[in-house]
Amino acid sequence: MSKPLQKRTLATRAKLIASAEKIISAKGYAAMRVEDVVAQAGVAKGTFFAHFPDKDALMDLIVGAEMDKQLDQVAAKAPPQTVDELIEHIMPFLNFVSHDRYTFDLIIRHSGAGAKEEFGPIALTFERQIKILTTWLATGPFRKDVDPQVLAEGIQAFYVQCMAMHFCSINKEPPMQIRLTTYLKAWLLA
Amino acid sequence: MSKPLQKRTLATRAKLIASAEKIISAKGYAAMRVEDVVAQAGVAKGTFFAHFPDKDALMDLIVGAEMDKQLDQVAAKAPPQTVDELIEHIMPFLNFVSHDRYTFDLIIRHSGAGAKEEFGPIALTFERQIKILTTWLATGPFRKDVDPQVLAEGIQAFYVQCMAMHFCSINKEPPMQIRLTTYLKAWLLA
Amino acid sequence: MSKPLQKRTLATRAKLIASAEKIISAKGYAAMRVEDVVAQAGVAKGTFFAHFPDKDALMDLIVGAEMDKQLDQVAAKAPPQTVDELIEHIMPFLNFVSHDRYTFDLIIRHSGAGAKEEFGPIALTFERQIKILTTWLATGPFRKDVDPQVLAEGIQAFYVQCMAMHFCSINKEPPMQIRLTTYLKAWLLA
Amino acid sequence: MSKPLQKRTLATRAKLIASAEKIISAKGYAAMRVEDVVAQAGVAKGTFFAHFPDKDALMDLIVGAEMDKQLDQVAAKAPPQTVDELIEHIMPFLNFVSHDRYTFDLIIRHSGAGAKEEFGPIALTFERQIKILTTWLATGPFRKDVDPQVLAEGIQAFYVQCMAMHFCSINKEPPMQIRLTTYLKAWLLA
DNA sequence: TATGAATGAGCGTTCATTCAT
DNA sequence: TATGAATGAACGCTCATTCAT
Repeated sequence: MSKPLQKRTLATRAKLIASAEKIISAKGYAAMRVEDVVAQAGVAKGTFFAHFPDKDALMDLIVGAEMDKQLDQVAAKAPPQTVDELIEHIMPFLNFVSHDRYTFDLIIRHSGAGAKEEFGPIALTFERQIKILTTWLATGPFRKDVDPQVLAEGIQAFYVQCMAMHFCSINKEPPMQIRLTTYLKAWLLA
Repeated sequence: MSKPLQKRTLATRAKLIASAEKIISAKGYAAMRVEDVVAQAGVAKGTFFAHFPDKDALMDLIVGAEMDKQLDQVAAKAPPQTVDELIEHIMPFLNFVSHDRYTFDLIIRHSGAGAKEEFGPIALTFERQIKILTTWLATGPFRKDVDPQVLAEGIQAFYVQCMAMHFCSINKEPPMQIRLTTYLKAWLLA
Repeated sequence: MSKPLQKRTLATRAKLIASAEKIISAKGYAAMRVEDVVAQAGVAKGTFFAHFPDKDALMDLIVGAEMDKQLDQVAAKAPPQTVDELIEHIMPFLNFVSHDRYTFDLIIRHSGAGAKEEFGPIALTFERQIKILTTWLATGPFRKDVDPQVLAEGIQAFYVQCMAMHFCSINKEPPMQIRLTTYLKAWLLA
Repeated sequence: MSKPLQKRTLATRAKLIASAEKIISAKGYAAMRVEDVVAQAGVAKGTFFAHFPDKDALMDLIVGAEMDKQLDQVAAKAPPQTVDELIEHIMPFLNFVSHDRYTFDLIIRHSGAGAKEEFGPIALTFERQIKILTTWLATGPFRKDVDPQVLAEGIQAFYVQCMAMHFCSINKEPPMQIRLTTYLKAWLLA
C-alpha cells in the first residue's frame, strides 16, 4: 500500500516531531520555527520538507493529536442531559482550542475551512466533534425538530464565535462559558 | 482631542487612501503594496507610516469603508418578513466579505477578534451588522423567546461559519446560501 | 554687532539646551534625539533648527561646555614636574572624553578634524588643551629640543590613540593611564 | 572549525565581493549600496545577509584587502635609513587611507577601536602596520632607548592625527607629509 | 533520503533636516 | 520666530520553501 516505511525514516520523523513538541512546550506554538526544529533534531532544513509538505502540516499533526487527546476525555463522558452539562463536558476541549491566539487561528484555518484538499488531523477532530455531539443530541433531551447533525454544526458555529470574541480585548465580557450558555440554550431548547 | 488635523494632513491622507483604492480596483486587495501606494500618491514612504501604523491599518480603513457601503444597502431595505428574505437582503454583503480569501481573512482578523486594543473600521461594521439585524429581528415574525441581539449574534456566527466552509475545497457543497438557510430557519423560527 | 538677541529668543534657546541636558543626564549622549528635546522643551521641531544649524551644533555646545569645565580644573593645577604628574593632572579630563564611545567619536569629529568651517566649542577646547600643555612643557623639566607646541600636539595624538584602544575590546590592556605613561615618557623625556 | 565551506558558498561570496568592488571602482566607496550589489551579483538580498552580518562587514573586507595590498608594497621596500625615507615608504599607504573621508572614517571605526568583538580585516592591517614598522625601527638608525613596538605605535598615533587634521578645513596647512615629518623626527630621533 | 545555500518580495524603520505656512 | 507635516534613501529583516547536489 502507501509506503513500506523504513526504520531511519520513521526515526527522523519522530525526532522532528519530538523536537517541535519540545520547542512548543518551552516557547509556545507561535514560536516554533522550522530552523529551530531541525537544529534541535540535528538534521538539515531540507530534511524537514522531505517529511512534511510544509510547516503547517507538522503543526496540524501536533495540535490535532492534542485535540484528539482532549476529545477522548469528552467522548468518555456520559451523554449530557442539560445544556449546562453539555457545556461542562466540552469546556476542557474549548479551553485548549482557545488557550492561545496562534493555536486558535491555526485550528480555524484547518477546521475544514482550509485551502487544502486533504482532511488533516485537525479537520478530522472537527468531524469527530460533530459525531460526538450528534450522538448526544440525538439521544438527549434536546430539540428534535432539527437534524441532530445540523444542531451539532450550530454548536460549533457558536463556540467558534465565542472563542473569537474571547480574543477581542473589548468583548472579554461576559466570559466564554456564559456567552455560550446563552446561545446554546436558545439553539438547543427551542 | 488627539490633534487638530490640518488641511495638508487631511489632503495627504486622502491622497494615500485614493491611491490605494485605485491600485486595489486595478489589481485586487492582495496586490496592494505600500511602495506602489506612495509612488502613486507622490509622497515619501516615511509619510505613509506617519499616517498609518502599518499597511494593515490602511486595509482596515478601505475594507471597512467598503463594508459600510454594503451595509448602507442592507440597512436601506425593508425589514424582512421571512428567513429567505433576510438572507436575500444580506447576501450582497456576505458576497463582498467572502469574495476573496485575502479579504475574508483580513475581515475575520479585524472582526473584533483582533489583537488590537482599538476597534477599527471593520470591527465597527460588525457592531453595525448586529444593530441592523437586531432591529429586523425585533420587529419581524421571528422567534420572540430570545433576545433579538442574541439572535443577531447567532446569525453572525452562522454566516461566518458558512463563509469559512465556502473557502474549504472539500466543503464547497452545499453552496453558502443553502447552508445558511438551513441554519437560520432552525435558529430563527424555533 | 551680530544680533540684538531678544528675550524670547534667548529663553527658547535656553529651554532647548536645558531640555537636551536633562535628556542626556537621564539617557546618555547617544540617546539625545531632536524629537525628544523639542517635546521636552514644548516647542516645534522647526524651532530647533531656527536656533541651531543642526543637532551636532547643540551637542558641540553641551559637550564643549563640559570639556571646558574639566579644563578649568586642569588649568588650575600647578605646572607638573614629572610625566606622571602631568598625566595625573589631565586624567579627569581624559576620563570625561572617553567615558562613552558616542562622546569620544563626537569629540574626535569636532577636534579640528571636522568638515566645518567654523571652530566650535569642542575645537576651541582642543586649542585650549594645547595652550595649557604648551605652557607646562615650556616651563617644566621636559625635553627642550622640540618646540613645546609640537610636544603638546604629540601628547594629544597619544592620548587620542590611547582612548581609541580603550574602546577596543581586545586592546583594553594595559589600562589607558599606563599606556599613556609609556608613550609620554618616551615622548617628553627623550 | 566553523564550517566546511562549500564550493557554491564560496562562489556566491566571491560574486558578491566582485560586484561590490566593481560598483566601488565605478562610483566610489560611499556609493556602494547593498541593493545594487545583489542586483549586480544576481542573487537575492537575503543571500547578502546570509554571507555578511551587515553592509559594514563587506566594506571592512574590501577596504581591508585594499589596505593589505598597499601594505604589501610597503613591506616590500628596504628598511628606511632616515625618517624622510620612512615617510616616503608609507605615504602611498597613508594616501589610500586618507583619500576619502568616507573611507577614513570607516577605517578609524574598524581600526581596533570598534565596538566589535572580532578583529576584522582592517583591524588586522593595523597590527600588520605595527609589525612592519617595528622591524624597520629595530634595525634602522632610530632611537634605541624605547621599545621599537612602542615607537611603531607612536608613528600610528601621529599619522592618524595628521590624517584627521588633513580632513579639517582649517588645518589643511601644513600638508600631511610635512606635519608628519616634524612629529616623527622628534619621535624617532630623540 | 539528506543536505543547506539560496530565494523572494515587500515591510517597517530611521530621524535629522527642510519648507511652506 | 515658530510650526509640524513631509522628506529621503537605503538598511536590515523575515523565514517558510525550493532545488541542485
